[in-house]
Amino acid sequence: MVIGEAAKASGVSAKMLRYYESIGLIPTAVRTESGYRTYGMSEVETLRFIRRARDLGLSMERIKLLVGLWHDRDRPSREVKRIALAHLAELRAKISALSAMCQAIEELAHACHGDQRPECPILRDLEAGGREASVLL
Amino acid sequence: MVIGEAAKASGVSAKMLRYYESIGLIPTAVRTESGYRTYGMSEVETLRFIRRARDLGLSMERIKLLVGLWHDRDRPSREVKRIALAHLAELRAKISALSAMCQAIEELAHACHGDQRPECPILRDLEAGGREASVLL
DNA sequence: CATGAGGATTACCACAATGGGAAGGTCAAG
DNA sequence: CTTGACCTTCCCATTGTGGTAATCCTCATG
Repeated sequence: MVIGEAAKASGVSAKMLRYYESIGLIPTAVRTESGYRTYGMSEVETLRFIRRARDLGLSMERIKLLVGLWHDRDRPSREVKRIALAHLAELRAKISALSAMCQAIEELAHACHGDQRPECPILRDLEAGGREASVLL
Repeated sequence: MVIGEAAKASGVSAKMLRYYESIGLIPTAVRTESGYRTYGMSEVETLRFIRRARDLGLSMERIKLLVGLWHDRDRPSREVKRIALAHLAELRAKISALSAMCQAIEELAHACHGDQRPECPILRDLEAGGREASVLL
């Protein structure tokens, strides 16, 4: 498979394939005489693994670790779980921050009648910082 | 006030102050003879406004719009509300995507015993893509 | 065999918003 | 006058992805 075919088969764009190679996430691909990268089924499987990990929001760094553990038949599942739990904690923190923003905006938007008049609780709040200490800290 | 003082007073870093000026979010600051930017209370209030909007996760682009509306005494609150609701929709979409990731990882981490043995449902799932279609689409 | 389409290669630039640092100018206090 | 704190501009890095451009390769068709 050349890069475009591997991209189609794995769901990772050709661009990202080269990028992943450049950052050492995947080993340097074997080249044809003319310089084309070639991929086999095992490479495509690794790429699919990576893509699924990306879909779960994992960072490149963590994915690199996971791919290493994945290829290590003797890995302790503890290591994998540790990474998953770290990611989970970050996801939760992010969700919680976004939820706080969401709630604040909900309240403001609810209070704003949203017509042609200039009076606006949203702007008033941003101006005064009514809930600055309570919402996000 | 010079830039450092305005930064302290507004909660926006001096670095960001210069950046905001460069992208036209705030007008070019008045300079002293020697080239130092100077700020007054009204500039600091605008910066505080911006900072609160940032805390609510709004993009620079939307903040630019909001600052414009804020300074326009005749704005229709409709415009402000429209921006707020658009942001709200994006926040909700992001939260929902993250929640889906969160739930998938929770399940996987729960299923993984996390000890020294190599058997690991997390890696098995990333390998096979068990829930690829269900979780994130 | 020649030619054209399509796809490969590298090397850049861009994003959004922020931090970091270097090299040099300025100001106030000692 | 020196010193240290602060200002200036300019450049680089981040994260992961997309785009673009010039050039090269491959294959199929005429």
